[in-house]
Amino acid sequence: MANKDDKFKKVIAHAKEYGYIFSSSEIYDGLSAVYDYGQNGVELKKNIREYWWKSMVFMHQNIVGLDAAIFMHPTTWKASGHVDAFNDPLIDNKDSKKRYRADVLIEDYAEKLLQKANKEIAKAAKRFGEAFNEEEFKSTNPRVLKYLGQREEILSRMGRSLENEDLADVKALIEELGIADPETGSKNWTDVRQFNLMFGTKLGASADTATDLYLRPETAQGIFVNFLNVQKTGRMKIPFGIAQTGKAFRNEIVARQFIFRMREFEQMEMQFFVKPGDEMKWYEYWKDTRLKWHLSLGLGEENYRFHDHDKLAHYANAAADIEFNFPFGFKELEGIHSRTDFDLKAHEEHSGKKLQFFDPEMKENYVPYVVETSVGLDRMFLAVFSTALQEEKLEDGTSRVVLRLPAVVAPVKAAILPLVKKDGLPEVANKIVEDLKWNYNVAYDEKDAIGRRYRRQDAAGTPLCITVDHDTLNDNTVTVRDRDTMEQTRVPISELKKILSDKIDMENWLK
RNA sequence: GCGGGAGUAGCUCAGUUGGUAGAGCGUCAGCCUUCCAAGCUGAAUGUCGCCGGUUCGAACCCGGUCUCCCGCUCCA
Repeated sequence: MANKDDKFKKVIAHAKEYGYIFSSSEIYDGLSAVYDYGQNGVELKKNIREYWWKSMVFMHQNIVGLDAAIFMHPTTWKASGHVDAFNDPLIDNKDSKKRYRADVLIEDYAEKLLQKANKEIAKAAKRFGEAFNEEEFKSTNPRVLKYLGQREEILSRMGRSLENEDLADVKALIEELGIADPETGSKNWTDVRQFNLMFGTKLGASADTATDLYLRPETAQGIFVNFLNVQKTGRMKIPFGIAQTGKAFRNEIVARQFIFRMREFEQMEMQFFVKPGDEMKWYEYWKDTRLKWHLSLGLGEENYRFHDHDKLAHYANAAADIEFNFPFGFKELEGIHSRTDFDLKAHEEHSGKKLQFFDPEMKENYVPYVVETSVGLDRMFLAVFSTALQEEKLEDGTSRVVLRLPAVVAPVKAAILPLVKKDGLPEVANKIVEDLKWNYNVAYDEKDAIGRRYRRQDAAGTPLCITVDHDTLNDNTVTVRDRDTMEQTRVPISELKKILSDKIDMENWLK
């Protein structure tokens, strides 16, 4: 564990030192769980996004893109369930310092009453044997009636209080019932507080007429509300998908672990609309397809695993995560969810608009089912970056730090280095830069000894170094040095484009 | 929100009983001209997180405060 922490710290330090990730507003001491992407980070992030986008939109004739606004009509979040579900009433135990969801504590208590009632029923069933009538027993036995009645009363009172946002009564209920900390038995509770996980803001300049808005907590709803627009104008036929990348915002109570859990983060989502009944087939298809995409980056098959959800969210009938072996263990990287027709149906109800597809073969309308794939772009960044960062022992006993980023997403593709900064070598090197910069992000460096420059590029993650030496002046050849193997090959300048293309172009990675 | 840890140069850290800030690495300029980091010369960089108190004098002592990191609770 100490090792893991150590590795993680190195990742964070390296990300800062090489211009990948800075703490937000650092000169003002930073802002918790908010980070900025630096000069290299912005490139890596953009490249990962593009790698995803092309694999989804360009590679599938039936998937198109979308860029919905972050602000959405407030009713969107009522329909999606976020207004209710993103409001958790929390309570702390002052003695144990543990925090619980107040509603869960009460529900657990109610659950125990139900179990007590069931126990009575089971006992009676044993006693009466064949002659036992469960329904009759339930409605007549005083103990069972008491338990069930209490349970009913507690749950309805809690429901009312939560509905009215009467948190004091929720606490009163916990105290009246004598609910204790399930781990320590302490009944020393704080007040119940509400945590709204959506960020609120106002639309409209004057305070009285302003409308309450939320920053979207997920990008998916932008796709659902545009389902019909895209389907009609794009003449899309089911099955088809809509892909989108963009920022989402969640006011996490605790947001930590570097860029793994941020309050402002970027998602890469695709909602795939299918015929009801076909969803499991497509769910399996996308699980498979998405894993292949991850594996194509070559970070190592052993670093991925599926985690199937036992407890499903309110909208899903199947859900799995692709988990990645981060420096702090296996954690969710991507979610693949069969969302049924929950979202479209909810938007139909709240908007009064039909969100249906007319199937020409079946000759009937239906609300499509949805299979969602949702990756965290920042998590993808962390997966790639933390796995790429390696320290290796060399044959001569020294060590080097190398950032083995997949070349297809590396920020700088090649560094052009004159062996020395005189004798006309810089001029030749600059000409190569001029030639390559149209297609690739390349860097030029003439400072320090050549070996030091190689190592600098290794640590920054540049896959190739192109070195101009005195022979170049005679025969127009340069050495190309590989970041991962440190091997050098002598090639004509005229072949450089092809060499870069073979190493970097998406086609050679995605196929 | 609670508990723990920590704030001194870009990074890692020193800093003697309180006497007015240093090293290594890095950066920059120059020399050297070398194909795998560590040759030479020189330079820049700090309200010692912030506010207040004690003191002739505070990076150091005291009080407060802010921020970050770790753990717990939550996580579509």
